[in-house]
Amino acid sequence: MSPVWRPVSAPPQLDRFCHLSDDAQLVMKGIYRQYNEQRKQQNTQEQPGTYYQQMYERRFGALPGVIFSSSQTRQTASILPGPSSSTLEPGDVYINSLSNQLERTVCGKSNAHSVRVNNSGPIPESSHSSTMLVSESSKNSALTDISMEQPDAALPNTNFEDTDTDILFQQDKGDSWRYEKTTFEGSPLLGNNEKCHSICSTNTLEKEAVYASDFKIPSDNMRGIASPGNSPNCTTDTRQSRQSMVTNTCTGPAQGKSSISARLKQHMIIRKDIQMKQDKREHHKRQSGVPINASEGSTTSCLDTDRKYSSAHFSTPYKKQKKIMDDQTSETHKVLAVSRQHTAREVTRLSDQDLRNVLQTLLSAQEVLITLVYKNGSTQLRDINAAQTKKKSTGIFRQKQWTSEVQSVAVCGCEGGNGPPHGAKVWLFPLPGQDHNKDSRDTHIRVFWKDLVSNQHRKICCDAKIFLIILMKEFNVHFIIDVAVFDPVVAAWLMDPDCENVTFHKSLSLVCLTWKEHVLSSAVDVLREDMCLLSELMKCLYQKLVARDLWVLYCCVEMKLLPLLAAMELRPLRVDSDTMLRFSDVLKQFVKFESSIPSNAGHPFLINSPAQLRQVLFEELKLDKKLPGGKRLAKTNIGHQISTSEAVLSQLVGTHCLPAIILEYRQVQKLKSTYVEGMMSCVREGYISTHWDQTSAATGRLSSYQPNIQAIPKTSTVISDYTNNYIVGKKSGDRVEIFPRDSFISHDGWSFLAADFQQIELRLLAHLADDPTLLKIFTESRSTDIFIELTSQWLSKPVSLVTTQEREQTKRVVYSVMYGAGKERLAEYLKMSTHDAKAIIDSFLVKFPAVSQFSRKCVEFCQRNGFTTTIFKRRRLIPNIKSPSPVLRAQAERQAVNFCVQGSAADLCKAAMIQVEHTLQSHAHLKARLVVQIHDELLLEVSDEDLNSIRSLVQSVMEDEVTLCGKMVTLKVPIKVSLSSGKTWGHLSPLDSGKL
DNA sequence: AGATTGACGCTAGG
DNA sequence: CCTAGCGTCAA
Repeated sequence: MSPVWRPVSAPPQLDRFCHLSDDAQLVMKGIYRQYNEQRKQQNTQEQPGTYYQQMYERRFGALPGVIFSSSQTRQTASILPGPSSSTLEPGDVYINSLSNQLERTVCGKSNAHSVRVNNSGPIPESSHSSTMLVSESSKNSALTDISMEQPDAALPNTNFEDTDTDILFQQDKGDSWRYEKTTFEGSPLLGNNEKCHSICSTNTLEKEAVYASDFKIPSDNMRGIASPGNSPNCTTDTRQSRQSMVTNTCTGPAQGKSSISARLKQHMIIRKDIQMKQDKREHHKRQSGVPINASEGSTTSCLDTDRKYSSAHFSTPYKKQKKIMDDQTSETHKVLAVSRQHTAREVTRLSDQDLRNVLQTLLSAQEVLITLVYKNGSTQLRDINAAQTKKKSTGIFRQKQWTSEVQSVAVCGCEGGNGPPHGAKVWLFPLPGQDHNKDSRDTHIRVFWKDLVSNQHRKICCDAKIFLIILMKEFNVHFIIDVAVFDPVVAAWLMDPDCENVTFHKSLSLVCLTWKEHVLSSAVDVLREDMCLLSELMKCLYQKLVARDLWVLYCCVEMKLLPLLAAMELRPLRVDSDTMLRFSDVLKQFVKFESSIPSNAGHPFLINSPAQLRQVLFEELKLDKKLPGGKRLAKTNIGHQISTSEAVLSQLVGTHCLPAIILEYRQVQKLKSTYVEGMMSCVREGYISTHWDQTSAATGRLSSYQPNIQAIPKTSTVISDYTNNYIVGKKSGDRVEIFPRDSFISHDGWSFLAADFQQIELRLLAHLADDPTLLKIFTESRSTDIFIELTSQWLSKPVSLVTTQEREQTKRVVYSVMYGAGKERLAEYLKMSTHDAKAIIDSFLVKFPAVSQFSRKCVEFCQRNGFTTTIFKRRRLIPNIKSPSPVLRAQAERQAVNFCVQGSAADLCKAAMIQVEHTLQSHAHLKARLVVQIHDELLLEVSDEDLNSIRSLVQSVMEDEVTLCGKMVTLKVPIKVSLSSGKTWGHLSPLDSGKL
């Protein structure tokens, strides 16, 4: 009956958890504040954690395995800090309520790990973050009985409201509680500051808390109790004490509840009173015709601040309230005003006739300026939070674009496009709500959007991808790939691809436009002013692009790609949750393995920490000294210490058992954290859709994130070394195969079709370098394997005598040379001495002299012009090419050469994407869609009956140089595409291109 | 006093 | 060479 403590699979991403943590947090905040009130009043010495747990479990019928503890401080009202160390053990999961990392497995993390490692004593002070311990012991455990056998005598049996969060708790049937969120001024997690009004049931809350992902946890989860002694801290004692703690909390009556209850009741009466008054006032406002915010129904927007601050009952503490007021008076206030003013110009408020006229005018406008207006009052052009969210890599930044709630689309049409649209009106198109399409006007608007994106007048929009997604998702508009949209952000990026995080603001400075710090009174004027700037900006960028010969690339590649990317984001991939669960289940047992590692080192240390590992390997075990031949090991780039990377560790394998273990550990750890748990956190209702970023890679490549679908292992990982027996329930010698790509499955009746450019970069190198030998191989070779051919040429051997090893070596050398890697890096890569590596490089360059000639030319060109170009004239500025520092200059030279090849390949792949999609759309009867691009590979999902025709179609398009490049360039090498298809992404069988 | 952040290291993909 | 993502650690 004892509950089993095992990790909940932990989706690390913040937004994936919002529904859970937000709710849980709200509730816990209320409970926390109650406790503080009580403590003040009664000076109680009760353990806060215990109290929290009682309250929580009374409310929610017990969330089994939740341990609460106290947070000593702060009005931030964290749920609680770490419990005493004895209650933590590896495999536990704690939810950190306020930090980004919402949930982390205790095992392997410094905080809790050190608990285990230290064997006793409290968690270091630094780790006392707000945490809520959750175990995986599922709902069926004995703990659920608690709520049954313990009817709540002390708590108010009626509804009550938390004074600070304004949550109204209502008792539902039985043990379930509903709570009503009436006002809420924002969660640091959500980053919103929206008042909301929704009713949640605690039943779902519990469910969500335990099943933290979309996956059901299988019922046979009772395995995995660590045997005593296996892990020092995981003794029966601690488990018992933990359980008793949980049980105890529900037997002892908490103190002072009646007073709270009375207070709450009283408060509720007051609140009702105020609510009534407020309603009256609202009603009055409405009748007297004063425009109020457009949003209606249960959702009240944060924009109507009057109500919030005028109401006497406002329950935020005074200090806090004042702070908010201060914030409001600054910039925020102004922008908020924008939105309110705009309500007058919302198209939905126009009469039918007026609406028709407006839409007609916009459709005939030569230039249409578009920007999104967010619910918090900011726009794409003037983001009030822009200063705060600069970082690209944090989830917050990216989510902001994605999840920040777009309230409406602002559109401004202007004639001719020469000069700012003086006196032009800005129209707001609010996003249709749930009930769209019912109104004939909504249909009107939809038709308008459809017409707008279909016509050839130019539409200018920052971050147009988001706009297009909104259009497809919210307005239900489907469009073809040819949208005459122009994105100044992409244009600015094209001018300088190294410039990261291009924004409207930055683009302005790029073309020396000034951003006026407005003191305009009317907020509409501000928006219109921004629109003028947008128009002006695009015009300037146009001139600059033309001057730099980038305009064709911009129009024909980047802007065509944009709608396609938007469409791809709305084509989620189906995932097989069973497969994923199986992987997850296997990897969860991996904890065991980890705990065995420290014993090999003689003392505990953090395996994930390269610093600690370095200390163990090189300072304590002195493995670098034991290496035969006294080889020097690679150093880290910045710290100039001995690296613990795979290359080094694999050299050390013979000297000690640890390196091998670490290597395997790293592999499995990566698999676990990134590809299984990370992936699971991206699953929404059985589907995964990634986000595509057009402007993040300086080479012109695409990148994908959340998840990074371009970096999913292409081969399966077999965990076969069971000598440590670290996977429970498997016998030694069992093989477990883990292959994340296998969990991507096609829809029923559909298959995946992968089209792979063969050695595209090498072919382009041949083209660029104009090397006769290389060209000859590519044009004349019938052989399927280019590298064998290449090796035979290089080593002057007949094809039949080339060994696989030699082929691999050639491949590596070729790519190393292409990437400009020096002899050191190649040596590391091939695991040989630098001397040998140098010899190899030299012999390669002798055989293919044009290659080195090409890189020399490339560098010279760059030195003359300060930039490099690709076949499509894409350019990258490389200022360091003239740097006095030889290190920097060498790096710049490598970058220059590499950009030529990699960027050209990226161009070609982008062109291929566009052409493939184009072809598919022109054959409307074929059921196929492009879903993923992995640099040189396109993955399509294709209906089974159309597979054969699409296969040949795709191949002919991708191999047709004229289609891809048009008049941009004439390639000297043929392009080869290999195709494969299958039902899962993991198992694609090659299709012979010869026959159909 | 604890969350946040930037720097660093490692490893998937190409 | 250039991505994303997971991790540690000190400020």
